[in-house]
Amino acid sequence: MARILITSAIPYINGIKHLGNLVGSQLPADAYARFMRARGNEVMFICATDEHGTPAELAAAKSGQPVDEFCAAMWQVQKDLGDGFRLSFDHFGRSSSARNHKLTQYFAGKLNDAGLIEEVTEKQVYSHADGRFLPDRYIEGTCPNCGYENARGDQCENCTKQLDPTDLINPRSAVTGSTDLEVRETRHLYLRQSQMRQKLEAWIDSKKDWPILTTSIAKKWLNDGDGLRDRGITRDLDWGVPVKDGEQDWPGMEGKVFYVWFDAPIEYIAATAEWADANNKPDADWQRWWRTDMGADDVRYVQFMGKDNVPFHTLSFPATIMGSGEPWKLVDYIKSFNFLNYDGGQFSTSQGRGVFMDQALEILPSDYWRWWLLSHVPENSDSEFTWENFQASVNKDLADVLGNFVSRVTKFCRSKFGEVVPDGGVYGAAEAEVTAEIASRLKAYETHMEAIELRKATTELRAIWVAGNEYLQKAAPWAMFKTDPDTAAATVRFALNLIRLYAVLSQPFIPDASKSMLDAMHVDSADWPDDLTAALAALPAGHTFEVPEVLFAKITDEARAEMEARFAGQV
RNA sequence: GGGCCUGUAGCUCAAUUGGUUAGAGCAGAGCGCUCAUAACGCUUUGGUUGGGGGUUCGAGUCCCUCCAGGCCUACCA
Repeated sequence: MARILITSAIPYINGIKHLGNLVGSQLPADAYARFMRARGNEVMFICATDEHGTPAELAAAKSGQPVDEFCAAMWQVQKDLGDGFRLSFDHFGRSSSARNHKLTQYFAGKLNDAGLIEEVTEKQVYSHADGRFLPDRYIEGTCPNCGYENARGDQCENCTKQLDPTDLINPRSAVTGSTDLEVRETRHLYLRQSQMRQKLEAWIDSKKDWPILTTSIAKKWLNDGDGLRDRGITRDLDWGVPVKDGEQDWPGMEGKVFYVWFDAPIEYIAATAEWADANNKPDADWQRWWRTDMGADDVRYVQFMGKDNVPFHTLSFPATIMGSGEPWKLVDYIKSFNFLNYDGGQFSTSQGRGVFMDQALEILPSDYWRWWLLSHVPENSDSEFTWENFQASVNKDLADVLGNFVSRVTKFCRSKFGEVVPDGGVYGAAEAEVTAEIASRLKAYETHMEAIELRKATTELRAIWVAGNEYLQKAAPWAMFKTDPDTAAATVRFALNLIRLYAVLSQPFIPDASKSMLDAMHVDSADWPDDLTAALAALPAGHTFEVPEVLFAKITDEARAEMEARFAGQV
């Protein structure tokens, strides 16, 4: 039994996430966590909301709420949606927690002790109307290069030229439109990542089995220009972790907070501490996941994230961990994902384009989404959601191949033998054959899940479902029953056991349907079939069951057309 | 501008890392079955692997070049 620590990139607080966000970290992490638990491993699966930064403050202001109330409310919304998608976090924390405040300040103190923090005086744009410093991209104006009038302070979207906010002609606040701007001096702390470039590079180079997407992004940042640059880790904001040197005040940093990307990954650790607090457990219980001197030396730590998060997880956070000089657990494997597009374009919050988590659950049960998203997860390149593909995939895989298998077996048994596993007959060549096929496919399924090759895993799982239909067709108990009811009984007994097996194997992807299948079979043990032959004899003759409701109703053409229109967005 | 990724059947994807005749699912065609959600099974059509050039006994895989799409480029997170 192994111990596996799993973290999903923490979703930002400022709104409800769309399916592209979901499939890029939380959902695949959940399938992996469920699989690892099912195999009998000890799993700690952590997620949280990422609550700090300018966008959170602006979103709160827009909603007319104080930022802390806004975040608390949005945390609950995201928590409920996570529950709705059956995301099996051991804890869903908040980066604004007291635990994270303390740990973030602690790490900053350790980094300062190690000489890895530097104070830098820089110039920032202050907006009087907004009453705040504005990040570069919140300044808009006319591009000096191409004349585009809505260029942002970091880059012109029209001509792609990189800009400084002071380059803009007629600069204004992107928030209020105010032109009452002023360039002020302000002091900030920088993490001297450049000091750790070689150490980080050696570490990345040692990770031969990581996805190319992960290592190529890391190497780019390590070697771009003059190499890895130092990074500002503080901001002039109200909402965040106040800058402290461990427990001490930090002279000159009064009124400033740590940069959201400094405190967000530390929340992985803090959220595990929050888990201990929430369950009345001592510190030792979370430390054994994170401190290699306190029991975490045998932990395998796997992170899930979209490609946009890779630099922070391959460089900044490891720099924080390594730089602390303390034995905190470093990540062992980083699974990164490309993006999911929506029907020929990108998901867009501002245009209301695409399907968001709350809407998805209003339309269909979570298993439909989980299955489609995970069987199309963008592992190798960006992938695309279309309603036609969604309908076809869900109807064929879930309703026809799996759902109908459960229907035909249970209903046939009920009509001929009653709702009880029938006695009589013996297994023969057909059963041996399908058992051998499933054994081989099960091994492939396990291998793919262990390697976090989720698409390949869903392909094998589906093939295992198909094997049941092939077997039934060959054994044809409906014909056999007329001449040899005992042999038909044996076939049905075997097929009913296949249903139980499918429930167990499918649980990482479609947990609700899995539960329905187990309930219908009147079993509560979902032990992984390490011994397949034994697993296929789990339901003995005489065991009762009931015919379940239809597991997956089909999506009709009319319903599909309706949804397609509803989510097309304003053009 | 620079870097990286992707391009394989109508669609969504594989191809044991250079090794026989490029494979699956869906869609299409034909046949079978009648237990089942008009579901299932079997058979089958369909490819100049984006274009061109090169290395090699051998290239989807390696190199060069062109085309198309995507991502990143450090103050959004």
